[in-house]
Amino acid sequence: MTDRLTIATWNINSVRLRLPIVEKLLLDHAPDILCLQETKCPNGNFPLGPLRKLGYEHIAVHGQKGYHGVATLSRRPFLSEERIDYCGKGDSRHLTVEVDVAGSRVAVQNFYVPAGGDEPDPEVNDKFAHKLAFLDEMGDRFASLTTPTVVVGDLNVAPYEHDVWSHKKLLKVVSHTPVECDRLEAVRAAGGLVDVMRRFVPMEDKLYTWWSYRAKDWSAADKGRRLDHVWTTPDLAGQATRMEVLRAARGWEKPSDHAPVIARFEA
DNA sequence: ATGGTCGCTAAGCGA
Repeated sequence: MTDRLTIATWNINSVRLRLPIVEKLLLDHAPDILCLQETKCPNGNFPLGPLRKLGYEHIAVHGQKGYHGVATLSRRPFLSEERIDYCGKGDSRHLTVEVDVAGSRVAVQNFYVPAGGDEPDPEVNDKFAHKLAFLDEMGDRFASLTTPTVVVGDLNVAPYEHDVWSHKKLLKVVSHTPVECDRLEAVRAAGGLVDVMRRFVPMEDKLYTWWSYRAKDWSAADKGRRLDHVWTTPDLAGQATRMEVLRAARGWEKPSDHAPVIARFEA
């Protein structure tokens, strides 16, 4: 059986405020699955109706009031849903669904990793300590992955030199410190996962998914970072046929500070 | 070196 699955991931920074551009992404790009992060929306207030109307009948939500929150929208039914409370803090930062792809179960894990605050020292900054602990727990859990899996989301780390606009200037900036970059590599390696985005973009080319709101002209300055990722188990990595960072969406009306990433798999 | 902008939810926190 042949099959094609397109997965998009997007840190939306309030799904209610940005419903119009979520709808635009779905209409223009028609992914089979869209994983959202930072929905900032309690489950009861999630805009299910308008999204179902666009053909995304299957919507798994894991939100909370004010902060964080993830959701996964799908044209295909879910075979299972799982929400894991990383670090036992009650944060809504993880959601796994399983869907059928060409007659096999594929797990899609949607993550919003803690940003980690400003000071990259776990001794003085609890938020940074939390980020490192969260990554460690991801690695521990990935070590026992069994089903074919796609991991997507805002991992809040730009691990490689050309994942940031200036490697030297960002070495002490949270998101690109060596301790985080090494930790993220360890997480990926623990699951034997493949960095799908970098299979399409050479390591020596710049690759960003996030541009700060604070820049006067984000596109001209282009001081980006690759905080969002698509990883898969090796079986699926060989089926990846396309990957795109939708940079244009950073310039849409009332934009998120993140751009969507879209990947296609053909089985 | 500093401050710059957002989105909650109701002054400050988190990013």
